[in-house]
Amino acid sequence: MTGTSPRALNRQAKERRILQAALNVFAAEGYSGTSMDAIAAKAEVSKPTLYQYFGTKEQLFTEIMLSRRNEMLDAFEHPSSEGMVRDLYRFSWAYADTVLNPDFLSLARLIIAEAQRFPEIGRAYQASGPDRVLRGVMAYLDSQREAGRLQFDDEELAAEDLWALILSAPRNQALHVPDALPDRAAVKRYIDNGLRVFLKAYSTDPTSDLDQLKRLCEQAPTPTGTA
Amino acid sequence: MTGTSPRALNRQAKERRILQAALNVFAAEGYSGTSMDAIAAKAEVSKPTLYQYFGTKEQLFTEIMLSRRNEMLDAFEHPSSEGMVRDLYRFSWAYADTVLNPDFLSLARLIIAEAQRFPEIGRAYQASGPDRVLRGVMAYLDSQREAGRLQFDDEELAAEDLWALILSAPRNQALHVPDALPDRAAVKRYIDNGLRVFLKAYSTDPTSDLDQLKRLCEQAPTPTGTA
Amino acid sequence: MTGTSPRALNRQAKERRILQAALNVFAAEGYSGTSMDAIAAKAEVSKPTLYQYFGTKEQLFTEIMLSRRNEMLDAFEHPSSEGMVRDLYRFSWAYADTVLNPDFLSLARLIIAEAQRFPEIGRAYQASGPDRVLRGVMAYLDSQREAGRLQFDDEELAAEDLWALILSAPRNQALHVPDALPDRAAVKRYIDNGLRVFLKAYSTDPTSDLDQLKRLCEQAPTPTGTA
Amino acid sequence: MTGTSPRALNRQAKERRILQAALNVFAAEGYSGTSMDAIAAKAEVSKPTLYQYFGTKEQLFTEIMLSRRNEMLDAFEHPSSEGMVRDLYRFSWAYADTVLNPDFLSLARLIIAEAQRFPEIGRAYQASGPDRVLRGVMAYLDSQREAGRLQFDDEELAAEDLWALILSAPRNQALHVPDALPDRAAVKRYIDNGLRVFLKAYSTDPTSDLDQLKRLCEQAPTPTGTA
DNA sequence: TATGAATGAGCATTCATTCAT
DNA sequence: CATGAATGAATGCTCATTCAT
Repeated sequence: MTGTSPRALNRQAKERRILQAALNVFAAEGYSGTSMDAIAAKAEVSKPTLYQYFGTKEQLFTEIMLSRRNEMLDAFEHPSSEGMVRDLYRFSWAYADTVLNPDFLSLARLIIAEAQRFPEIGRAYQASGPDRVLRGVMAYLDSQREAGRLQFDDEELAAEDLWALILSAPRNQALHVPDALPDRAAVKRYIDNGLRVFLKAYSTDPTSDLDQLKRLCEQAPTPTGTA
Repeated sequence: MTGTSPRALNRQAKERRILQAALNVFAAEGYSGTSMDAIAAKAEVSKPTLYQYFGTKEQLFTEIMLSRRNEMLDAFEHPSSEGMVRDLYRFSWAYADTVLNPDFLSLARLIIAEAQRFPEIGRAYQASGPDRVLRGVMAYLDSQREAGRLQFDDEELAAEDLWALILSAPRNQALHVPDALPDRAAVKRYIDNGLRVFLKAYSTDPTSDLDQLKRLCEQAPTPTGTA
Repeated sequence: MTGTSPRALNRQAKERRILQAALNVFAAEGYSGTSMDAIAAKAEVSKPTLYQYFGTKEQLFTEIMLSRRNEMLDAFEHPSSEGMVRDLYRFSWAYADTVLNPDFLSLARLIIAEAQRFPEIGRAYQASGPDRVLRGVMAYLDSQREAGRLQFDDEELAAEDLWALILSAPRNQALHVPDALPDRAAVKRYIDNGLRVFLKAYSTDPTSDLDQLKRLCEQAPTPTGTA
Repeated sequence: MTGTSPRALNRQAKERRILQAALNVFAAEGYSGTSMDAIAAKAEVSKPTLYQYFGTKEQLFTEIMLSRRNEMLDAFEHPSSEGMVRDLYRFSWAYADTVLNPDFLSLARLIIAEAQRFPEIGRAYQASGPDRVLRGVMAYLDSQREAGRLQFDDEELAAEDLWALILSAPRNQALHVPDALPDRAAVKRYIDNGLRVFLKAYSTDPTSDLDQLKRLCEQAPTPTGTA
């Protein structure tokens, strides 16, 4: 409002419209399957405008991929402490909500699909997506180890195990079968089980932690509960 | 000569050549990125032949995808018993060798990429790939539970946990960054850790099993040892 | 007829049709001004056929230019002797008929126009067009010098002078003003004058030769007489 | 300051910049090969300015062509008399320097190239370039005839012969092969020979004039000598 | 006045598919 | 049965031109 001319506003808005449209089409049709005409039509912009804004199909694609990578992963960065089991529980749900979100899954499919054609994109995604979150989880687990509540040698493996136990199965299935997203009950099953196994293997006081987990599982079936 | 005329043989051979060529190109370029010309050239066949054999690009694609789904997953179907820990160790390596094979990864990328355009293919893959193996693992784990060596309520979750702990991390990374396949040392790290966590959580006699695992890990760095 | 399949015949015919159409359009519109659509339409062929036959606009262009360069210059290669003045007279008219032919002029314009974009074409034209004819003329003039009828030191300059005196003026004008081709009377004026000057400067017996030329000029106003 | 406001100055300057840029690009790429974007970029002007100043690509082109036609041909209009042979010699070099100048050749190529698309331009060039110079030469030759030093019936043919003998060969070659401009030695060869032939055919006192020419040729290898 | 932004139409090229042989 | 040859319909991209500011 303060200093951006109406033109500039228009420009930004148009840019966003294009990016959104392009993301949609790319996600639905893949890189090669997407035509610039389709994007222009969906964005309600003329083709030359597309090219003036983004230069090339390739550039448009990489721009989208590299700009979108962060947006969707900022949610669960800093698990605030209300007790370890509670923390892990809330973190798991936040993670699941992001990773199993249909748009995010489409993006992931697209990245995987074009990993060979656009290696930088795959690398960038890995670095700024999974790897960054992993680092956050590692830091948290480390703090719990220092507090004497967890035990492990390799914090990277520990963090990866947490992810894997909670999300590997539903995510893989969702990647393969897009129209069969796991419902919240299914997700709950994976989270509850994953955390149980994780605590059994890593907790310094499994009995108590598992007990606490059990209570959590029973009381709050689907904490964030959108669907 | 034993029932198949030379013509038929020729036909079969040509069919195989086409399928192989098509798989290669599809895996490298994706569905939309692949042209029938490219396939015909690689198969050294004329384009009309392609169409006579497979009707349509779509049909050719689904044919390949549905025919290839079994071939690559037959290796580790029946874990033969030489003691549970030993069994799991050998099974893990067989699994890893398959799942992290570059061709198999390309195929997986392709399936994920086209999951939206060809839902049946994703479903078929899920059913005849992961799900079928899962069933085998479930049966094995069940037998061990009945023998009193493992404890769990939900054998599906147990089997999925085993897969996840061993392969989730390296597979995801390999999907995103194709040119950075984990070497055998990295795979060993994941397998050793994954089995440790699995046994800690599921074994009825963790102390002994982990001990046995430790010896296995030390003696045989890379059991199947191709690379 | 003996060994060319009807297909091949068709192919050749089509190729010729394309080349002819392309030459026309290129000559009329220049390289950049010519669209493959226009060529395809004029040749009554589909665009993909064009591309299958000639690969690229550039390739089609160079193909035409390099193939046409000879065709039009074969006429006057061997001046057959019926006496020097008579020879020169007939040669001059053959030369003029070729060089001032509208199609040939279009081609020349095109070559000059694209000399910077396609240097090889300009070079090839110069080598196989002007330079080749020049060599023929040089040989003839040389023979006349040896027979004692002409005198000069540098036969290349002599041949170039002949060309220049006869054709330079009308050709330059025709290049600049395409719709004002010199009629045969104008050409006759240039030829008669050019030969007169040439003989005055180069003949060992100018009086007799000029006399003979005068008679030739008077008797046969436009020897080859098409227009 | 003397009547032109700074605005107007600015305008004139911009106009010149545009014309210069346009000429460069047109000469290098031809009419169709030149984009208004390219001109605007080279002139460092916005495209709408281009259109405001010159209306249309076509108009801009004709404007340039018609405005440039005179500039380059004013040099050698009035041969000042220091003796006929000397005059002709100096005139020949001035002519050659202009006609074989790379920029002038580019312009000529452009005119020839677009002669069919823009007939007025070709006509205008012919009228205000070659024809005007021709008229000057004719007047000079006429004066020498009246002074008894030359003999001829048709002064137009005489003037054209002079041009042709001197410049036809190198100019034609330069038109076809742009990167092989004749060096000064080559030009000298053509001029010396051309004048010799011209004098042989047209002088009333060839012996003396050729003698004088010989001396001139020997003493001043490249009179105007820039390159 | 000068310009950033916009566009309909067109360009060279390629695609999946089908004849005619 | 196999194929060279053909094509309508795209595809990525650019052009001359014009608004809105």
